[in-house]
Amino acid sequence: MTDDDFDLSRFLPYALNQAAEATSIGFQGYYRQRYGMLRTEWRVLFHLGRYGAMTAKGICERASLHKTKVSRAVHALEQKRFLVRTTQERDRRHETLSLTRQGEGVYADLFQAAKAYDAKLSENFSETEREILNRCLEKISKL
Amino acid sequence: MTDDDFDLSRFLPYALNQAAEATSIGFQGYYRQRYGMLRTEWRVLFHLGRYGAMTAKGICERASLHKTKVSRAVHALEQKRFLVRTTQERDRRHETLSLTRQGEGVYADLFQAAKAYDAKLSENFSETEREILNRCLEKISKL
DNA sequence: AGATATTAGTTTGATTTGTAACTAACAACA
DNA sequence: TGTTGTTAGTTACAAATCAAACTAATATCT
Repeated sequence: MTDDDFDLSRFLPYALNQAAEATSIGFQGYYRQRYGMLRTEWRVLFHLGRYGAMTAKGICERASLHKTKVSRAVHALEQKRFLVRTTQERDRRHETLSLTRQGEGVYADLFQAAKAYDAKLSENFSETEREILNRCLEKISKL
Repeated sequence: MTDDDFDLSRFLPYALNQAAEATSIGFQGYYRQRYGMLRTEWRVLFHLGRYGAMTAKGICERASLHKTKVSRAVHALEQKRFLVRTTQERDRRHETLSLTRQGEGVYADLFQAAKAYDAKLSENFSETEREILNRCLEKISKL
């Protein structure tokens, strides 16, 4: 590749970041306006809704989020009454996080919205493109 | 698609964001440690190095960056003596930004580093994958 | 000319994030 | 039992971001 061909739009970190921002906007608007949630909050909620009750540590690992971020998101979701904490008797350092009835409702709504949003985005691609895109992104995330 | 298939890792905004973060880390380390630069500063520098002198507005448009971000990055790069401003006589609201000799040097170094980094990332993909990935990301960015 | 609207860029204050130090509970081992 | 180490989670302070208000220069319209 000559220098002339190498453009920001072909630089993977840049291209990925631009694409990530472009796709985030739409969905972000949804959970922000509707539930006053931040991105990390949505991710934490999603993990609890999708995989069931777990500790903050568990969420950190699954979601590759730093513990301070999770700590703050959990606090915010607790304020909103979307989740509750239960200290484990066996080891009182651990607290199990679980969604409240209300939290489940919000999760269900956001889950549907996410699916719909994703489907809409997918309209722009062929089956093959979408598959390869997914595969590439997965590979990259594991680097 | 059933609900069981829909996972965060298949939700495009999430997958893109994870991939973007994963690839950013390596390169970010380079310009941070070496030149104490922030991401926006690197982008502004790149635009000036790649496309020649232009106004802050021009950079905003090309890079889809908000003007306050650009304003701060320009200030920081000016402090570092990587660029200078020249107020245009025709319209004194505009200022032309151009790289200094030193700025050109830094750009050249970062440009090479970016190319090398990108080449290394590309090793993980076939020609086809890389082409499709690029095409998809470009499409998404224009949505 | 004078009033009003735009435009380029900066500043400010509130929100968000990142880093590192901290607390509390438990474990391991002398 | 006491000392040292580790782990889960929080807090505090600095750095970065965002939105909105602001300044200064120019354009437009009467």
